[in-house]
Parts: sequence; structure tokens; C-alpha cells
Amino acid sequence: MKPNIKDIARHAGVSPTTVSRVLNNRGYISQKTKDKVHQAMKELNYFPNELARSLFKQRTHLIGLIFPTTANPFYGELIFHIENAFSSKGYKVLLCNSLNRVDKEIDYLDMLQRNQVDGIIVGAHNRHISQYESMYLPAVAIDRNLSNSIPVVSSDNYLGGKVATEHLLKKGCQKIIHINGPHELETPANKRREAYEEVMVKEGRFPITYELRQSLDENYTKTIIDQLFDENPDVDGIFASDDLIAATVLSEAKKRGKDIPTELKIIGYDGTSTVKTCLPELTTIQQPIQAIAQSAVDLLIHQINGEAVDEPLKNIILPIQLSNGFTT
Amino acid sequence: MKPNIKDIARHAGVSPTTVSRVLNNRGYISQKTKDKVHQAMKELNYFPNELARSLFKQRTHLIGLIFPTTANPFYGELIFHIENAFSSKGYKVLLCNSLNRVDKEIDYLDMLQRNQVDGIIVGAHNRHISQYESMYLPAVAIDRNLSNSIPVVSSDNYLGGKVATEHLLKKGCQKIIHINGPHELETPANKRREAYEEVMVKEGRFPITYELRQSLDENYTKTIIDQLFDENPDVDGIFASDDLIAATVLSEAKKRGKDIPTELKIIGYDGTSTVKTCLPELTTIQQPIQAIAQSAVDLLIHQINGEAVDEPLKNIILPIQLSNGFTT
DNA sequence: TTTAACATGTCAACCCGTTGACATGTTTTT
DNA sequence: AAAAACATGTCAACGGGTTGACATGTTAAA
Repeated sequence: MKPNIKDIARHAGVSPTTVSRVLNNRGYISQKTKDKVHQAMKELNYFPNELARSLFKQRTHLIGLIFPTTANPFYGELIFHIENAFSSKGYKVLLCNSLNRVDKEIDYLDMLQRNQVDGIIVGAHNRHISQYESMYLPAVAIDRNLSNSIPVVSSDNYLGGKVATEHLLKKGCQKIIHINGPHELETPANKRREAYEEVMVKEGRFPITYELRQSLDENYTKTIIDQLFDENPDVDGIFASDDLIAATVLSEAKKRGKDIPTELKIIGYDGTSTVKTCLPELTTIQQPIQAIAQSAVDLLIHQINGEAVDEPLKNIILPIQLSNGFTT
Repeated sequence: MKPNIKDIARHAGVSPTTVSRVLNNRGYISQKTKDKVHQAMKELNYFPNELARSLFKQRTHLIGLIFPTTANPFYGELIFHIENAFSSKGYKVLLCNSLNRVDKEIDYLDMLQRNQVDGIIVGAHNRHISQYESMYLPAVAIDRNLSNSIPVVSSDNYLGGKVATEHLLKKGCQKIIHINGPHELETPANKRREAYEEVMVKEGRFPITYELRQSLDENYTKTIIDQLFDENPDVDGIFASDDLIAATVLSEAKKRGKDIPTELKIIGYDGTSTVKTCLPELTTIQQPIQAIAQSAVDLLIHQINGEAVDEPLKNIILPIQLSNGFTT
């Protein structure tokens, strides 16, 4: 079986306490003893059992990440940066793909607490989940209000929606339509929609928002976009609430022979490096993905260390940037 | 502090053993007692400590995933399916982004073993790492040989390279060039290159492979592609070893005013749904991502359950598919 | 009425490493 | 020569659950 600390002690000819002292750099130990112990660990292929250590220390250095899915490039990149940042500070990350399903999110939350994670970062979107309120656990939300006490990190979604809409207006669009995800989820996209609608109204335009409900049908998005074009043959500007929707709009528009950007201008949202590589021509609102990740990680570690979260940190809003492409 | 099993016992007016029996469905317990215990757990917000359970049971239901980065859509999707499959079987997943760096991979491997994971799935690419040989731990590799005893799951990379090359030939390309990642890494792309080179030679053509070394420079890929076009103004077919490279080729070609597919045909590799959404027109070799994930997960759980891995399972090769777009 | 099956309790050992208290001996420093 | 620092050992409690052994009492089936 796996060797334990006693096996190492025996093999190195010292006491278990001495091994523990070497492992934790406590008290006085001679270099010779250190070497002997390290040698023994190597020879027996010993890995200190973190379960036992964590159990005693009441600290796991384990973080739970609840996100919709790593399959989406925005989350894939965000999670990458989050894991990176945690890893460099000695934390490990448990990955949970909630798929924006309430039942999954609740199950994961339960699982993470059983596993004694030191904290969680939640970027999933869902209807309100009450569990977060009674929870005693350091947490940071990304782009979502989980409870009064849980700080939120996000980029400036309202500004993003505003900049996108104003950009299309400035480019001369007469009929601008917005496509958005499910309204009932607490997504940041709602603020983008809000901004779009307010800017439109302020400019004396009539806002039209198409809603994409959650669907298992692969072609659902295409169907709705098709419908949008059928119902609005004169549309000349589309603001999509994320780049993948924008990409679908783009290809559907091309199918219909619409010239981009003369007949139709398109702007997306997110600006992931994946989409930038695949569709460098797409105009989009770029989120500061790495900065969001870093802020969330710092804020969580701050809490884990028992430091208070001052009011200004309760709601961190990071700047977005217009990334000008050829689709507008 | 967090309640423990004794607190629950006291609160429910039963013995700790009874609580444990309820928790594990062991022995005889009346419904009334079960209810009392569950009620107490709810009231005290109790989460059974998995560390303690795992420590005793010598089983964590924890799996380590070592992959280059979730930021890449291929890995993002693969990891999504892997996590999904594990989650449905009661396993949790520790995410490690190795960035194809040997030092990171070794550190993660160490960390995972300290954390007593039940097994690991490795999809990272690197030079040979000897640690895998001495390791006593169920493992599955994706697209890479880690050691003699560790089974490998992959899609048919040789066939993929062959199909891609033959496809370009069939479409009438006269000068086909291949672009590939770093040769020194043990990547599946090497088999794609091998197939390309063999098919070319068999057809009496001269194979030309451009190698993309690992680089921190964002524009490095573009630079090499630029160089490729400069050095080969007559190139009329490019087989890229992944879709993101293909996408870059596509946009660089457009910049040079090359008409796709008449002047230049492009074929990529991977066929992730992200790229399919962004670039539906791209011809590519589609990997069965979900099937790869499922096979790897099944195979690992198989090993964890102590069942032998028969010879045919040691090297699972799944079929690829040509996804015909408009770039060829 | 006897015998199972049911229901719950007590107790201790175990999983593995950590830590504080205390002891003992060796060096090194004043 | 005395005091301080260094080096290692022994021992037991602890973190939080699990499990087997054993005891006792109740209820239901034979």
C-alpha cells in the first residue's frame, strides 16, 4: 500500500515527529536529517496525504468554480485565467459545469461544501438560488448577484451595451435590433439589453429585442435569427449579446446575401481570443477577461484570509473596450 | 464553527453512530429516526466532511485533469464532456492547466497525488516525463503515450491527416503545404503530419511542413504564415493541424486578396462546435470530442474499480469525419 | 411462546498527519 | 563553567467520520 509518515520515519531511521518537522519546517532539524528524510520519501515514492493535513488544519486550499460550461470560449478563457491565478497562490480548483441548470448548481454547491472548499467563485447564471444566503463560505460572484454579502466582479455591462448601441448609431444604422439570451436568468446580458433599450429610446428609436430561450435544439439560434430577418427585412444593425450569437448572425446574413457592413452592421460582445482568431473582422465589445479573473481570485483569497471586504470591493466593475472590426 | 456528526447526534437526540448509519444507509434505522436526523442536518446546516470520509475509505472520488488550457476550444469542449461524464458518476474533477510546460505538469502531478486523487486523465503534451512510469495511479492519456501501462484514447490522427491531404489533392491542389505545432512535443498532430507527408510522397509530391514553435508572441503564428505565403506564392492548398491555425491562415489569405477556395483551399482540424459556429465555412477534420471524453472516463473508472484493462482497450482509436465546408 | 428481525446505543480502533508538552542529550556561545 | 541554542525522541490528543463487535430492548412473524 501507499507509504505513510511512519514508513518514512522507519526507513529514514527517525521518528514520525521528525518527519513531520521536516515536512513542515518546524523546530530544529539538522541538514543531515532533512536529507535522510527527503531521501526516504523519494525512495518510497511518498506523497504526504493532503486529506489528513487538511482535516487537521481545517483548510483545504481547494476552491470550487461553478460556471455554465468550459465549452464556451468566454468561460473557457475566464476559467483558464482563474485556475492560473489560483495555482500560482497554492490553491487547487474543483471544476463544476452547471449548464445554467438550477438543480445542477444546487448539487454542486452541496458537493463543494462537503468537500470543505475554502471558497467558491460562481459565474453561473440562474434564477435566484436561496442556498447562497444561508451559506457560510467565502465566495465571489462574477456578473451576478448571489446574495447581499457576496461581492460581485464584472465588467461594465451597461457601458458595453451603451457603447455598442451608440457605435451602430454613429455608423448610421436606421433600424437596430438586439439579440439577447434568456431574460429570466440573472445574466449580465440583461444590463447590456437595458443599455441598448435606453439609448434607443433616448435617440427616439424603437428598441426591438429578440430573446433566445434556453434550447436543446442545435439550430434554435439560427431559427430565431431567420425569423428576425423575415420579420425585419429592413434591419441594418444588430447588436448581439455575445460573439457566438454575432457569428451566427453573420453567417446567416451572408447566406441571405446581405453585404456586411454596407447593408447590415453587426457588433458582438466578449472579445475572447478564440473568436478574435476565428473572426478577426468582427466588431465587438471586449471584456477584460484576465482582469476579471485576477480580481475575483484576489478578492476570494482576501476573504479566505479573514480580511474584511470593504464596501468599494463589494462591486468591482472593470472597463470594457470597443474592438473595431470590419462588420460595422 | 461548522457542526460535526456529534452536534447532529445531540440535536437529533440520537447517537453519532446512528447518524452515521443514516448517512450511509447501513443497518436498521426507523423512518422516524431518519427524518429526525435529516431534520437536524438541515437545521444545523450540516455538510458531512468528505475529507474525513475519504481518509477512512481510502477513496476520494476525485479525478485530476491535466490539459494544456481550457482557453483552447478543443480542450474546453473536451474538458466539458469529461467533467460531465464524471459528475454523472459521482466523481469530482480537479482542473490543471499545464500550458504544455514540463515543470507545471510535474508539479501538478505531484499535487494530484498528494491530494489522493483516484485517477488522472492527461491530455497535456510535453516531452517525455518519467514520473508517469513509476506512478502507481489509474490513468488514461488522451492523444499521448505516457508510459507502457497507461492506456491511450485518441481519434484516428493518421487517418485524419490522410483524409485531409487526399481531400486537397482531390480538389485539384497542386502545391499543398502543411502547418504543424512544435515537433518535439508528443502531440497527435505529429501523426497528422506523418500522414500528410506519406500521402504526398506516395502521390509524387514534395511535402512541405511549416512548424510553429511554442511562442509567447501573439503574432507569431501570423508571422510564420506570412513567411509561408512569401516563400510559396504558388501555394494553393493548406492543411493546418488545427482549426485556429486554419482560421489564421484564412484571414491572412484574405488580407492578401487570395480568393478562397479558387486560389487557395484550406482545411483545418478539430471541428469544435465553437469554431463551427464562428467559421461554418471552414472545411475541417472533425474529432469525436464527446466520444473521446466518454471513452477516457469509462476507461479510467474501469481501472479505478480494479478491473483489468484488456489489450484492445490499451489503445482506443475513434473515427474522425470530414466536415465539408466552403474553404476547399 | 419462541425466534427472528428491527432499532438503537456504547465503545474503541482506524484513516494520516499535526502539534504541544516534555525529556534528554549535544554543541556552541558567553 | 554556566547558559543558550540546537537536535531529536516519546507520547497523546486532535480533526471528523466509519465500522465492527457487542449489548439491550422492542416488535412482528412462525
